[in-house]
Amino acid sequence: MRQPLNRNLVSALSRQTHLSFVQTEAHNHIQRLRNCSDFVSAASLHSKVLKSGLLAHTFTANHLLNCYVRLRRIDHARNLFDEISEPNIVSWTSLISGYVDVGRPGIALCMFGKMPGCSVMPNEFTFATVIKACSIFSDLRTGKEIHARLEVFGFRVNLVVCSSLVDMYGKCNDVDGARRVFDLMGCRNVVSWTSMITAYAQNARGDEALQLFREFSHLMSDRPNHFMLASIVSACSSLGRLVSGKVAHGAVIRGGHDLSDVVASALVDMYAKCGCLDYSDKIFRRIRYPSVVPYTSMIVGAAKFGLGKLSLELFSEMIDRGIKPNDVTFVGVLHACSHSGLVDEGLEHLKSMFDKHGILPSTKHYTCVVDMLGRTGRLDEAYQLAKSIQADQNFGALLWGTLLSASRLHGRVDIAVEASKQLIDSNQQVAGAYVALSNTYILAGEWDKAHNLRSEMKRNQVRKEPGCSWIEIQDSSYVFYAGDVSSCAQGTEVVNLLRELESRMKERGYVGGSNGLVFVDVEEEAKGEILGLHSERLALAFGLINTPKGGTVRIMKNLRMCTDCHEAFKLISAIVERDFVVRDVNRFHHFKNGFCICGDFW
DNA sequence: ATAGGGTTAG
Repeated sequence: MRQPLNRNLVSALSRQTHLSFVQTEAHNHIQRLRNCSDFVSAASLHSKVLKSGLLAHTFTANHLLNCYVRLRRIDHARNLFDEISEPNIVSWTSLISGYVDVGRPGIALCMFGKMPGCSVMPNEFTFATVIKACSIFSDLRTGKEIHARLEVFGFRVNLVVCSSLVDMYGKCNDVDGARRVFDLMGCRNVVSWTSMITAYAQNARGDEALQLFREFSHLMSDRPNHFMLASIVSACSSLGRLVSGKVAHGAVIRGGHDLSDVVASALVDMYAKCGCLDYSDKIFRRIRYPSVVPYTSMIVGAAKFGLGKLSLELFSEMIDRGIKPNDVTFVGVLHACSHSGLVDEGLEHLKSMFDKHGILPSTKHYTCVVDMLGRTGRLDEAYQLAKSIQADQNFGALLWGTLLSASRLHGRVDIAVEASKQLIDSNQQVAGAYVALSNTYILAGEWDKAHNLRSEMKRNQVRKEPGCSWIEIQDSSYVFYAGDVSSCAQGTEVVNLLRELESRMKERGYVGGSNGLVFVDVEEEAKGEILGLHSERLALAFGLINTPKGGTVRIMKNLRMCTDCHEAFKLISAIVERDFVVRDVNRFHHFKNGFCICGDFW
């Protein structure tokens, strides 16, 4: 009677022992898989797991799967996934996320589509992953579909899912859609705030990005991290806001994020766009292993300062250090050649793009070259080049617009007419094309044609939006419309100041031209010199000027809209009379690590 | 238990 019981007990005990042995073995494998950081060990663990029969154990198999995903061996991950007899939601999500990580969001979405057929239900992890795939793809339609589905599943309140939704709408240029999700979130963290701030910053709504950052700083006790600060600095760049940029730089230093390469890259760009190339250089030189991004920022920054030679030096330095340039880098290099009149070097670089670096020049590169040829008067070559390019819709208008302004500059009515036709056909900047062509006719003394064109514009109800410029004073922007001095409260005073400034600058050697800008470094370490620069190359830069009271002032120009120095003077005058009577900027400044940064405004 | 979100240059 006792035998069977004993036998049962023994067999139960041995089952227990076996089970715990298996568990221990599985546990050991999992520990090793967790720490595994190279492919050879992963493969060896794979065979051990296979031999021990633990691959049938989905949990263990998932660990192995994630190991391959971490090592970016997506094909190995895929093969393993196909061998798992009962893949669960974690197996699916891991593989989908692996495809997203290696930049194949299409396959990720495709797999997601196959899930219902395999009776696996997506969860919040899966949704967060596939939404990221949509944002990489900029696929708003699919993104919205998935958004609708997850609402049905009840993941609308999940923090991570919502953050990735905010990001997805932002990356798809639907900023208001992003804001709607953000506003409905029940709880938010640094990531969700960063997603929303970035959505603004990347969609030319920098003011709102800064506003939201202020709200974050007031409402949340969390400190901004390097993700958020990189976005904020970038918002300041696109706004040309030096003071806000310095405030952000202060926050970067205080938070100990000045060693982050990404933040440093953003700062390099910000200082360059705000007219302080010295600071860009200082920050750039502190980056131990600069990637292609900060190099490109410096190259573009120097190019916009008219320092073409410096751009080209940076470019060859980068090549010498074995850093691979990309298409953006070449936009900067060609831009540098164009703005410094280095035509032969420019053509050489265009050729080397594909020959040496395997990058196929695109419309934007050819546009730089057309600009380069056009500026130096080689208009026939520029025209031939423009005609030979199969320009895509978006960049075609820029190409012909570039040729148009060059023909106008050199009085080539014939080419101006052709370029305008192309521009009008492209259905973009139509009003600008009409105005530019009419101005070309006027320049060439063909008044009748100019008049006819203006009548045609009226008949077709083509209206040119008035051009505007803006300046930043402290943390406020002031907008001025072209040719309208009265839009500024003290119009007459401004005009008087303008005249005074103009004559003072002439005394210092300024040569008036159609594209001049005042350009002065006003930082404490380089005080006082007003440089009268008259080259076209400054048309793409920002101006700085010392004021009678010794303060720091800077101007920013809307470069496409107004290109004459008159407009620049108008802005400077406005700053002089508005800012320095009222405020003392220097009060907020302090020095840290050799930088003059600002105190907290938010 | 294993899987998920945000950053820089044109």
